[in-house]
Amino acid sequence: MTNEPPAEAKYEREAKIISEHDTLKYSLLGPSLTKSGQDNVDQSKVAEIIYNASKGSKYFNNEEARDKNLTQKIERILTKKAQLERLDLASDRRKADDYIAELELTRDLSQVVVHIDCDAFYAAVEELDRPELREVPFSVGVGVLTTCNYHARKFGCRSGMAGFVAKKLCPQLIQLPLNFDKYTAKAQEVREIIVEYDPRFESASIDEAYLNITEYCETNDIGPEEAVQQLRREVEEKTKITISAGIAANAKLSKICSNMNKPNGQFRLPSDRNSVIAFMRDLPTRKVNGIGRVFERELDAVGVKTCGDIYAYRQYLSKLFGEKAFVFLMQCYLGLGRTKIQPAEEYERKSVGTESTFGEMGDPGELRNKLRATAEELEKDMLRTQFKGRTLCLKVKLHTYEVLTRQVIPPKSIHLADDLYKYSVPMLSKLEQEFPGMRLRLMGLRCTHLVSMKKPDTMAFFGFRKRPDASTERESSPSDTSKRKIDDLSSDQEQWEEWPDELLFEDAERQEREDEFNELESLSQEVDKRRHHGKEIVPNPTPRKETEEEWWDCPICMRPQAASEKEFNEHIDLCLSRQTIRDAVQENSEQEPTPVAKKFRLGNEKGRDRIGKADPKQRRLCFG
DNA sequence: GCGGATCAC
DNA sequence: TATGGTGATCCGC
Repeated sequence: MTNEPPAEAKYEREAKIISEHDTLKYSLLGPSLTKSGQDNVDQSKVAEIIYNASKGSKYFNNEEARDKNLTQKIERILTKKAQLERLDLASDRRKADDYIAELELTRDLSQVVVHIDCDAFYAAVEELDRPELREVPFSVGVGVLTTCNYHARKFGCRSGMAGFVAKKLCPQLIQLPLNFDKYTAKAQEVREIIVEYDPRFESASIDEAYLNITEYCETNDIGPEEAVQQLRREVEEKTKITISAGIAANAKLSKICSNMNKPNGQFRLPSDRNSVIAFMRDLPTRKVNGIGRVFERELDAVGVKTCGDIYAYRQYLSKLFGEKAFVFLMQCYLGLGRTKIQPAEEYERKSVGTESTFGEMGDPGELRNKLRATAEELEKDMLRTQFKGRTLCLKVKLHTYEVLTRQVIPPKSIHLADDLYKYSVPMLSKLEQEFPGMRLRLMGLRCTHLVSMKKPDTMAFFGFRKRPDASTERESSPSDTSKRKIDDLSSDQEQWEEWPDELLFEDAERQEREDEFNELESLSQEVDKRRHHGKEIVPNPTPRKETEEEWWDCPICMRPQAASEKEFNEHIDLCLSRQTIRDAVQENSEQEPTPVAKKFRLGNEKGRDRIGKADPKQRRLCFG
């Protein structure tokens, strides 16, 4: 054939289609691709099977659209990078180098941090009850796989995969329903052992924990590897559950290390700078907690495949991905992470929500019934957690898998189903107008800007008491006031600790919670200082009796607040939102903002464990 | 502050 | 035939 020349553009177009399908196939492999048990699996074959099983479905079409969007986003990133390459980035490089030097000073190699992770936890627990399952591939969770055993993984089955797709990969796959209570009980058995190695261990999820065994090793005169060996043996003997562990100088590294010799293995990264740097240099970015499928692709596109590659691109990263991502990536490059391991106690929940998937539905009456049922569900959760919400958020997933959210701020904080329904219906109606004939497959409600219903005494936080003690209160010396305040805070703390269900929090949250706590403490001291120095932030902390009504002056906004202590507490909560604090501190300060105000403006600039998500707490469903 | 997107488990 | 639920954070606008 000699009548060749179709325009080059056509080839390019075809190449583009092929590569787009490649990225889509990669995406369809799912988020847990990098999990263990997949090493000897031919992923291209698996990808082909998943692709063909999914092709043409609404889910597939949505994934395809998302993949195209991402491809476009990456094109924009590359364009931006090309622009930057033409500029002089010496100053950006210097800035990055200065920051690296600064970060290096924070490196702490003195601690021995261990991350432990139960192997295919839910599946392992099921195997204990039914030993015959050990020999066959099976999964836990029907419809969508929550986890599966290592036999199933050999076929390419993975958590998050649709059940019917998994069946295509492994027709003999057995699918078991979830027994969440059973897993929780087993997890407790494991915790009872690890607490002996670090009484202040940190639950990261139902089947994961961080330990600081520095002290254990010292007092028992045992090396970290031997100690972890012993811990793992003990857990297996007593609970029949095998665990994998990572040992390193900080939480981020130990988390990566626990994946190195999975299942039933451990890996230690020596705690010297050279080892850490060398380890990160060759580590694929995706191995780091917080870098998922999308960020991996974006980084790959600009040339960053391993954490070591980050350094060569340091002058671009901030402008391409933002300041937060820059800080995060620099910490990845240096192998820095948190060394403070502590129990999950200090944590403030930021939202409570519920959502559910159902058969497609478009009838307005049915949708309202569903919304009502969702509101009832949320009410239960709000009562269980003892919160009200100042913001209500409606989430829907269209039959096309497109997700939309809308939120409102009701006139008061709410938690009862009637209110939740009342304030969410208008959002639903508006969506129906926006998308005529819309059909849904999911609906959810979530409350944010929470107000606790069991907070002990917000007034005490500010060093106030109700009458008649208020008069003596005023006369107490500043030092007394501040001391008592600390006591109040600690009692406040205790109350916060008694959450109804076991908590499984993530590190970043905890760190932030702590920061928040410290900030609030500083603030209250600041308020106190002002009160005791000419400049009265609180003109009248005593309740004012005006006619029949009792009034309080809010120490933050200084406006008189009527009626009950309960309402006052709610008002204080409102005032405690950051914006309000900023304004208050500034409005009351003629000069420069105080250090407290500055701190709030800057926000928490400390290193995070991750960017983006941090997983808080696990309930009901989750993938192993 | 809102809505979309990403991430973890 | 058919692809989850809970919670958090970051970004662009």
